[in-house]
Amino acid sequence: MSKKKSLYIYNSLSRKKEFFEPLNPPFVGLYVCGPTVYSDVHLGNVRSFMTFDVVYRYLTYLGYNVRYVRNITDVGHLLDDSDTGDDKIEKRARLEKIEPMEIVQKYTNGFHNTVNQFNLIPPSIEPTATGHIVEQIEMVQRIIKNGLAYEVNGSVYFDVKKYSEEHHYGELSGRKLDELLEQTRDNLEGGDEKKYFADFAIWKKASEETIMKWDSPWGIGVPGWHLECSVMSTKYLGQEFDIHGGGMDLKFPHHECEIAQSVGADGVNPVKYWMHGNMLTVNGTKMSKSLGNSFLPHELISGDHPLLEKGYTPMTVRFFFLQANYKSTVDFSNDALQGAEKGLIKLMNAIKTLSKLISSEKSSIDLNTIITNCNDSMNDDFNTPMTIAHLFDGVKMINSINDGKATISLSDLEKLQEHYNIFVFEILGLLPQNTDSSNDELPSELMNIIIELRKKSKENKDWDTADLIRDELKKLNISIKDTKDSSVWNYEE
RNA sequence: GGUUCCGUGGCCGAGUGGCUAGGCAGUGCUCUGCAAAAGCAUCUACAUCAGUUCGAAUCUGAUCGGAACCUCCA
Repeated sequence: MSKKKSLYIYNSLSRKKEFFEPLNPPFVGLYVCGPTVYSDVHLGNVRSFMTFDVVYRYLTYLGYNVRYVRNITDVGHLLDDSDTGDDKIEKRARLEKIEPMEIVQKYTNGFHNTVNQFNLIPPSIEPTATGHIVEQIEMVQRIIKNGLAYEVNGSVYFDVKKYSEEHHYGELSGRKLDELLEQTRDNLEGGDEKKYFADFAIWKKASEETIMKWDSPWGIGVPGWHLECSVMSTKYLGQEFDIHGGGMDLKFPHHECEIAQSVGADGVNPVKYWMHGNMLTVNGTKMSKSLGNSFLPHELISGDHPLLEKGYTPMTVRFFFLQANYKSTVDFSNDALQGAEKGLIKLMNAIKTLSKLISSEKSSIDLNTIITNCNDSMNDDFNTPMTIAHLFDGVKMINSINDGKATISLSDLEKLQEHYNIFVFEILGLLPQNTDSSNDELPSELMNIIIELRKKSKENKDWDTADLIRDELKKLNISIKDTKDSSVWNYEE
């Protein structure tokens, strides 16, 4: 097995593919910005988390000991910096007339359910912002102590201007402060507490009505949104860690501010490799909550949405996403989804065939090329579409062997089965469809009897009966496909 | 307006300076009681215009079109 650790990762910071070398092998620290749990996650969110699910799976496959941290933002996601310190969750809580923590619990549960449906592996640690208020206050203090933050009326702002005297604010997003200034002139008006337009709140004074608030050296308030990620990544992965992931839309200002805070507090540039997943689009426009063009998971599965012609399984969607590079946008369309659906069935059927393949003395196929190609493409910045293409090369091979047009030795067969198990199920994280029912012994026994009966009627050239059996089973979403001297049955979608 | 990125065949999507991934759909053939599956073969390409080069879809420039970000977003 050519499982060489020659992984290259596209680093958003350098805008280049870089050879991946963990800071402390065999350990790898992976931090991914999780959801703000104020409403249902949509498919665009899912794609982002799925990207890093594959990253986690592949790093694990390579033998790294990965600590995977993905936070839950349950406080501090302010509507904006200039208002009264209201955040997204509180606003929602008022709307639904329940406790903020009920909102948090409700949508955290929803998030977990969704993410489970798409077979995402839970992170090693899933910390919450509210669980790290003390650490956040401490970080604010460190930043103040270093002279890079100032207090105004119970709020604390990060001093971007001061910071930029010695550091490069904008190194990740490629932004220049003076250019930013031109485009955000409006922000300078209106009695802002900030000294400089680009300053951002790291602690915000709470208003009377605010429900979730904490005491601090600056009075009652809430932590700033950007701060939690810096605090929790530092706490669980150290001041400097390997990979930080998130959606493209978090690059600025969120991730830029994270860098500034960490450098401002501890003097260390926190992340070695920054990874950013691209957006999911609908008719060419970003899927987002605020635009109202997002699909919710249950709409996707049922097909109950004006833009969907039918429902699609989570695995179809997973496969669909993985057929595109994570750095590209993916446009959601029925044609594309239906193509993915059929492609996935083809792949899964081949895996089923693979498990029943009969070995020969010798192999007439070149197994190592496929295995090497799959490893190489994953090593090339997690190129899943390429990997899937290589897996389809193997599908051709598997079907040829099944048709008797090629042969495979026992040791090669075992190797090939292992390869597909690892790549399809463990790395790409696909699941066989309908596992729950096909694992049941009774239907399988019953089907054997039915197929035997049908075989008898075929031998008697009683085509009416044979077709009747097949047609009636079809109504139960069970398909029968005849091979040379037997029949194969499957559940259909 | 600024920053970053993209424009590949009917649809989705990789990709390297020369040997034209892959999936879906189409066409023909093989197999087959029929159907499906599968196999084999095959048809549609690299936004436009210049330039560099022996050779460019791949490099450079311009043009056109699209997207994300520019303090809500994964």
